[in-house]
Amino acid sequence: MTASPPPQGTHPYNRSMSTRPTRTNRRTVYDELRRRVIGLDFGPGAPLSENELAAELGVSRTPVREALIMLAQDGLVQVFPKVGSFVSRVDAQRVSDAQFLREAVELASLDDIPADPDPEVVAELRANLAQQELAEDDLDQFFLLDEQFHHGLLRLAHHEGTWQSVVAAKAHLDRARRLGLHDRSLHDFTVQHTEVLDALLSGGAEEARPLMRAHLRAVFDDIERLRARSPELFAPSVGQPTRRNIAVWE
Amino acid sequence: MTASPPPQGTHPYNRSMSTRPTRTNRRTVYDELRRRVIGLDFGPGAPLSENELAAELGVSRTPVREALIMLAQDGLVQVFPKVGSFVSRVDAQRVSDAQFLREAVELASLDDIPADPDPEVVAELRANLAQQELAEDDLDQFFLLDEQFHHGLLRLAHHEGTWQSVVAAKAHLDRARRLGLHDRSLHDFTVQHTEVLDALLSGGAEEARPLMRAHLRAVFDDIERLRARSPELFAPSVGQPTRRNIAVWE
DNA sequence: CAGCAAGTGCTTGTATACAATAACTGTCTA
DNA sequence: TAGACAGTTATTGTATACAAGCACTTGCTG
Repeated sequence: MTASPPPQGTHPYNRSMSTRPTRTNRRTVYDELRRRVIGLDFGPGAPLSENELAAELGVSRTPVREALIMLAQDGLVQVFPKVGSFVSRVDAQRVSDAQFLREAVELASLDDIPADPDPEVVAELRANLAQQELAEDDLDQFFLLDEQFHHGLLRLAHHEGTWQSVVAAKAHLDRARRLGLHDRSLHDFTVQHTEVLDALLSGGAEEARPLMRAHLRAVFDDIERLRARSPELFAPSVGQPTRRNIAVWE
Repeated sequence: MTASPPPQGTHPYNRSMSTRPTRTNRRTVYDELRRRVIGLDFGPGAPLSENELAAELGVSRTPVREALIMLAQDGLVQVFPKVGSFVSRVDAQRVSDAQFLREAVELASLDDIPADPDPEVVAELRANLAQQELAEDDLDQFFLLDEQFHHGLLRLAHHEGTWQSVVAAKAHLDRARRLGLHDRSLHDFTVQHTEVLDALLSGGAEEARPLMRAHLRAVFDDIERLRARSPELFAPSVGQPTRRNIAVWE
């Protein structure tokens, strides 16, 4: 009873796997809510009612609730039992940690990119950069291309499995960036991306590392500048029960 | 409707937070199942029936199901819709990526440990090492102390927020280690831990880094040796629909 | 008027019933 | 005997009903 035998015969692990769409409502709701949280359609601190979301999305509470549990594990939502669910505030410490993790992983991965990288992936990265230059006005499109670019670099290093952790950290960074990223041109980032790739292909990890570090730091500096300007958007690092009233919309 | 206003008055974020136990059944089940998966009470590939688990644990399907969803996000469980839920096999690529992420984060964190580290945490680490020497026969106890040790190092670097990602990666490593970690004495690891801490406190990150790298590599080498010896415990990196029959227990 | 207290409405947590579907099993047929 | 095929069983996905608890409201009371 406690020790169940492994599956016999055709195990799902051995079957198609590739041709398996299996789009459950839970997954659809998860993707949608995650998009709204990162895209600031749901601002930090906003309450998320399971009943309301279920009604709006045309499903029952179950898939909504399960999606919220997944988002809570991502750190994007906080669930207070018997009280309510809320979009996580932008925690300064969490943003810092996300930046730290991303920087550590992405810089280390540069060392594992072979001297003869997969030409197919390189071509994708080139095409991606070309698109970045065209999409510098569309923040959503730019973030999408940005994700694909950094994902591609990890694929070059054969560390695609770490992408999940990186993208989870990146979610918090992007949310913070989106709060006040209007005065800086996205073109700067595209230039930095191009410099990183060029240095990598010509000089290897040695030359690419300082450029990558500068790029990731530039992203982080943007967030720090925003925090200095609008500290109220960020949650206190270790919250004493402050109980000051939050500004009320409307 | 789409843009809910932020909470008014006393927001849960402003309340106790510290004195909030809130142990739901979901959390209890999650902790228990995670312990069993990592502790190999549920072997890789074992089927996990929601109904069976619910009956055994004395709860309904709901908390069990939600716990499985959380475990699936950790990569420890795979859920195939309308088919079944299974403990993830030990994927070689995933173990490699987990090792890579852990190494990148922990090595980078050494640089951020101040020259005058928190004496309280240092004392905890010393006490932890003393306990390690006493617990070298109890694998469960050793893994617990090992976690606390590496967690403490991250706390010294003020990057405690990354612990969640590290412990998620460590779960896959520990599971792999547990499969065949019997021929090597745990004492070696305790010695390595001590060397890392001593070097850190006397010579800083410069001296600690190579020792930490050696330690993490030693853990990884253990796993690689196991894979060479018992490849059937590992899932194929990119699964072609192999359909070979898995060895059947009992 | 201040303070307290019961009540009310909302929230999430849990249990359960039903639906959809994949996989196995037995039977029938050529 | 081999294979096709339909029925059976077990699985997860979803919807819904009920339970438990917190926070706010409202009325009472001193």
